[in-house]
Amino acid sequence: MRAQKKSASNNERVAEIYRTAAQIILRKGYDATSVNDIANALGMTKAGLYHYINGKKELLFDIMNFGLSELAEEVATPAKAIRDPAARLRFIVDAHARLVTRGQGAITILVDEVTALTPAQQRKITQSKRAYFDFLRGTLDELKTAGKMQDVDTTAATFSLLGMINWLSRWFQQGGALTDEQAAEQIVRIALHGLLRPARLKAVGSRP
Amino acid sequence: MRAQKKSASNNERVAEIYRTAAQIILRKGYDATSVNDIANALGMTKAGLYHYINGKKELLFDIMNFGLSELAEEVATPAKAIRDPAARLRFIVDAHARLVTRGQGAITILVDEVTALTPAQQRKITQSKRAYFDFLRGTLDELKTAGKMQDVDTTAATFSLLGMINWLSRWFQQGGALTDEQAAEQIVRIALHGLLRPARLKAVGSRP
DNA sequence: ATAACTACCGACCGTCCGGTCGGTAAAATA
DNA sequence: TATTTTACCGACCGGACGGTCGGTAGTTAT
Repeated sequence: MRAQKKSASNNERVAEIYRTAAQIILRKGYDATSVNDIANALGMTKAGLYHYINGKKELLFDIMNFGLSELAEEVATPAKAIRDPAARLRFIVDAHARLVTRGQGAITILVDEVTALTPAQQRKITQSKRAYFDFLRGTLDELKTAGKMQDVDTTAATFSLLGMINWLSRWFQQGGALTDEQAAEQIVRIALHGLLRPARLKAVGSRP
Repeated sequence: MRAQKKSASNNERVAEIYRTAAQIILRKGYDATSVNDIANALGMTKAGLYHYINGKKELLFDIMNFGLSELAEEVATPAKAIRDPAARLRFIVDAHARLVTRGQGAITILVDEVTALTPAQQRKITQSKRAYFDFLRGTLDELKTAGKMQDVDTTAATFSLLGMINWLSRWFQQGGALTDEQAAEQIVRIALHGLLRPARLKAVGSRP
């Protein structure tokens, strides 16, 4: 037996399976989605689908990894090249938000359905998410040290940021009032500057 | 047969069942939670539990309604008595966030699991959520008209607000670094003032 | 004391789920 | 042309699920 036997066309089919499965699971939830649902959406039977996948859990795991790779490639890695923490933060929020709005698919799932995985799989996914979280919070810590941040807890702020961004997948819809870019821009503004205009300037930076 | 037959102690038991079920469903998700899981957590058998409930879906529906009642009573109704929209917004965010952190339970579920309901049930829940959403956005619209808001879309802002607040249920834990009140206060600050300190004041209120 | 009701339980049922297996038609390889 | 490999399918299996039913011990009402 030789390794790397699978052809290129096979890989394409697998990618299509991932994409289709991700969409369905995102819409209905992992537990409510049967392997049959996925197979039918692909114009296949369940037995046919099992030619490509090794089980329902592993499929979910693979999709999550795919999503986390996207996040690393399109958000975290380019962000690390940005020195100025304020510019970096803006980039992260914008790029991550776009990733959620554009690819209706993979990433957003991993947010909810981690518990469906085996402990070992869970560990790997959680570790990956944790690395991203720490990177984001690190950026906020830099800003705080530089005196450029409001007086808020950076951990709470990081979670809130992720909450806003991930929530996008629940309400944003293609072809709605806002385009991908506009939605992302709104998130950026709200996250960085808040909802209210800064009122009087009297007490800026001082607390009683 | 007479209506209102059920005794007070029965109602208490039902409330306990709702609370317990809500916690489990929140942790594991609706589909992944079996009726047996809930029964065992209550020290009962499944058949015993069915003495109190009329089905799994109806249980979920009841829990959601319970959560929405809480939201109306503790957040929306008192908020409506507040004239100043800025003060009202602050109250809403704070009270809603506390509701999420304190009652680990009911409300947060309805956020995710609406699709598990029958269409008729879905309609009722969605309508109730919609009313709350519109109320919140209305407050933001008032602020905007009064010139007190940043230049952001009020719909996107409302969703972002709800995203931050609902996300709390995923990361906040009792006995962690922040108390209920502190966590809620952090959310308020981030939502109202954003993460970054207002930089130079040169261009405040004017856009090119 | 007895009748009625409440709060449960053990056993069971039909259904659907994830997953397997033996096959097969078509394409690729030799 | 003969052989192997690929891409699937129909039929099936054990198990878990939501839900039902016929009880029964204990409490309450009369």
